[in-house]
Amino acid sequence: MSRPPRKKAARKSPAERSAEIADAARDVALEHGLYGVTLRAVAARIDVAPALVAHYEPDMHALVAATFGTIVSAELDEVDDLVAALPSPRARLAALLDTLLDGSRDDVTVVWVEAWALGRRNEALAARVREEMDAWRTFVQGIVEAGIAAGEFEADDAASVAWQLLGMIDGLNAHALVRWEDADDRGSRIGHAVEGMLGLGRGALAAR
Amino acid sequence: MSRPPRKKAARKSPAERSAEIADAARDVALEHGLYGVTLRAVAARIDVAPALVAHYEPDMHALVAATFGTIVSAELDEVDDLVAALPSPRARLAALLDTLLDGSRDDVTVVWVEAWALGRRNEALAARVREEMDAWRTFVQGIVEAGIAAGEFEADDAASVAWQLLGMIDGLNAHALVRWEDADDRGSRIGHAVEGMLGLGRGALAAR
DNA sequence: TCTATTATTGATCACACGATCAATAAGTTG
DNA sequence: CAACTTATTGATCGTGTGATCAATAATAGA
Repeated sequence: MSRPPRKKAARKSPAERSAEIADAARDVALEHGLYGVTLRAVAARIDVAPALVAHYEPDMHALVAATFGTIVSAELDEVDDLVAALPSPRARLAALLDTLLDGSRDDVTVVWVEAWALGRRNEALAARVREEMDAWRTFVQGIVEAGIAAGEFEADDAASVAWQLLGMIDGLNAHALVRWEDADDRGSRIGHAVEGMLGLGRGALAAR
Repeated sequence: MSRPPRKKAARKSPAERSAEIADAARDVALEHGLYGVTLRAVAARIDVAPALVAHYEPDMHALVAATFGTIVSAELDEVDDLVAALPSPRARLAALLDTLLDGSRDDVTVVWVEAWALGRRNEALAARVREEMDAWRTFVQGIVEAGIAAGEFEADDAASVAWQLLGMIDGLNAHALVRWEDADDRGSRIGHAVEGMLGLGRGALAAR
């Protein structure tokens, strides 16, 4: 299983190589989690000497933090695109829950869970985690506030509701990482909970 | 900061030493997380040669898994005791949410989060995590079923509701690990969500 | 074409991890 | 008191980690 011996990597511009390393780190993280993002693993993926990665990324903690940020902000952009076009806040919220709980992003969930754990030993990562969590909160809060303004939702603290929603989503996804058996019914019950949070009638959200 | 050189540990019975090691592993896990439960860290805590820990625990993966089980099942017992005496299912559920979301068990939350992450590389741990999650689900499900039977709650799948509740709780607690700033309002909004899940009127649960 | 810059490498360090094993010494049993 | 059992140890191995540095070779610029 040993790799064919590497000859010598083609010389590339710093910008290009740097981007290549960032991409490799992202791929490794999505495949093996943030714990898999090591000097040697990243180097191996682009067939380059470990020292080269160290040359471009003198601090692995920083690379891990940046990789987390890349993955998670891409996820947010993607979900934003998916949801922005929908007509009503209620439809946007329903679609948000749908896509985040359908199991299609379990690789990103691993990154989240490992970031919460790793953040305790990697301050740069912890800061980035807070930053990205806040971006998500802002995004969800926007939907909630639009719903309140449109008279669809009833709540007095949109930020708190946003945190609550994200907590529920992340918790359910984290659980699903371990108990795959019935991980698919993640989204089955959350509807009623959300209805309760937003003063909706029973089933009002499930109309998707 | 180096420890005074250890002379020689008193000879103890296998049962006693074994228990001492298990206790040390538990303490280390609660202080530094499951990732801190290493051969050397456990040995250092009871001032013993690392090889002795290895003698009693030939497989560190197993010790980590067992330590997780010890901590988490103790938590469940504790919460059970705290809640069992209460008169109504609604009161029991309210107290359950209260105690699990008041931040007094953040050290256990770290253990949970790290277990979800570590479980992907430690099969014994993953099995134990599933086991303990199921014990918690059974416990919460019991409260929910009692509430349904008593006519206090309205839900058609108590198991699903239990998973949902646990997911919410774990997610909110995991978030609080990182954003300490306003981690104290964890429990502020969950009430309405739970009311929605259980068909309660607005504020019906908050009467605690 | 010659020279200066620098992307890339192999070698190596220090550290932490789990694991193994022969040697030692404390306790137990006859 | 002697012989045996075994709890405990120090030493050591193999692996994986991040990091450093002098040497090399490819490119860019004069």
